[in-house]
Amino acid sequence: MKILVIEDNPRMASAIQKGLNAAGHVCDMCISGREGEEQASTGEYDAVVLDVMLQDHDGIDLCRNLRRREVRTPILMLTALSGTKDKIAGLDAGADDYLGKPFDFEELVARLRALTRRVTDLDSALLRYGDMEIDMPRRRVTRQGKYIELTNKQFVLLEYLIRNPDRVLSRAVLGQNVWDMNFDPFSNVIDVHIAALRKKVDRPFDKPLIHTIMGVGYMFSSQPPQGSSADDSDLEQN
Amino acid sequence: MKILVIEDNPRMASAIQKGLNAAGHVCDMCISGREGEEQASTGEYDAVVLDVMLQDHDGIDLCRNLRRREVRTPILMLTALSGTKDKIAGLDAGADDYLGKPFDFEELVARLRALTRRVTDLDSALLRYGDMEIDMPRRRVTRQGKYIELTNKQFVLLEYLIRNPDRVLSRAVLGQNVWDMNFDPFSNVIDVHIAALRKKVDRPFDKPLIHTIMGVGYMFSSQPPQGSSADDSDLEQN
DNA sequence: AGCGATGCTAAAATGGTTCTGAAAACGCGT
DNA sequence: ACGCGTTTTCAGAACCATTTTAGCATCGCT
Repeated sequence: MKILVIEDNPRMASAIQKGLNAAGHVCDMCISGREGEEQASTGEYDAVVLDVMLQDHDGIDLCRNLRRREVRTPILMLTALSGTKDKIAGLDAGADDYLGKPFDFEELVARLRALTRRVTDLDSALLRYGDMEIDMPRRRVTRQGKYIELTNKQFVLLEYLIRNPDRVLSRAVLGQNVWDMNFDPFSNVIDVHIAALRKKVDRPFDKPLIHTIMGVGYMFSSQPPQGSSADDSDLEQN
Repeated sequence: MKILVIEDNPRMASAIQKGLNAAGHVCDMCISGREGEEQASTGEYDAVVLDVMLQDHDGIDLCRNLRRREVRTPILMLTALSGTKDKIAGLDAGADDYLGKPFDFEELVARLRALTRRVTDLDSALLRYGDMEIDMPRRRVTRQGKYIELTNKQFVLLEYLIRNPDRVLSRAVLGQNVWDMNFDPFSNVIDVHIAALRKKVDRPFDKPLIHTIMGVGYMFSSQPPQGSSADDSDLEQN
């Protein structure tokens, strides 16, 4: 899941980022309201964590602006005061949820999950596709019952693949959803990571799940793309 | 267990904190009602100890407010008077138990344990995981029958680990649950304590129980997150 | 078959995270 | 106030993940 954090206290910001990364999310930071508003309006995030107290820009205003601009990304507001007044003002401005500082970090993660439940379908703890299973809380991947150890990035990438199966995913899309805003579209990082994933996830097994679609991207599927055997119904070329 | 104490008499507050620490609990203090109410509403505590007599805020009111805000954390009230009137007023406001000052410290600990019995599952006196055993009342840890001596913090940390096994615990989560509110997310205290624990709990034995998940946190488990069960032939990582 | 474009992969470079031992700060009991 | 044990900070080392690089393999088209 990709989350934007708008928070101008650098310590707090960086703490939140680390925590969300550890929870398996991709996370961009904006340290000013202006920057944050622009970034949020790209619509590329699954959720926004927004501090109400910002130097350059009131969080409430920022929230209202975004909604006026038809940005529908779920917004979770962070307030210093847990007074009901602030809460109402925030929800009124279009925030979806609200958390008073100081807050319980697990609660932040839980609420983000709740906010994006629609997006993430059921927030099933178990992702499954074919003979592959990902146990999210245990952070464990198995295929045919065998454990597969992955690094953090590999795990996030595989999670994205398994959540978007049977669909061609361009490098641009993968870069946008699995990497943060510093992603360089000219590098071949994605290829390298796909290769690493394949080595662990596909090579030891008979049936590959990760397929290359030349000139387009990759596809995660138990069915190889383009019927290899029987019919090759005509595809439009361009 | 994490407990919030709301008490504006500094001597009393510090005495309670020390005592609860000694009983193996993590303990945050609030010296004013306002502050206490905010803190309590984070939902991060297993119980709240609340003095009825506060300068800025009546304890009874505070309790009622919390309940109105749907905070369900067990609350134990401390009253100067042991009159029945106060007791009834407190329980009426939503407190779960009540203790008249002066009180026997062991009674406070016992009542807190009773209040949180549901939370802590059965308040099992014996925690067990694999060949490790923690005898809570005696505060003793053994592995393969051998006693292991731990400092207080090490003990509390290990207790948290053994109560949350087979789950990846991020530093943020550990910091929140094993340290008090002054925890600094940028320090490496956790790493240092984990190292100390490992030296006593893992190094002398063949099978490590504490595993590092790089970029994420730690996991307490007898099943290492790695190691494909089949072959371990090639040592290529990545 | 040949060619250029595209994808793959090993290995080096980079950058970041974790570990460790020692010193400093703190807290407790005397 | 002093000394002792615990907890925290710090800095360097070791370790690991990620990215870059560069050469090779493969694909699709002519």
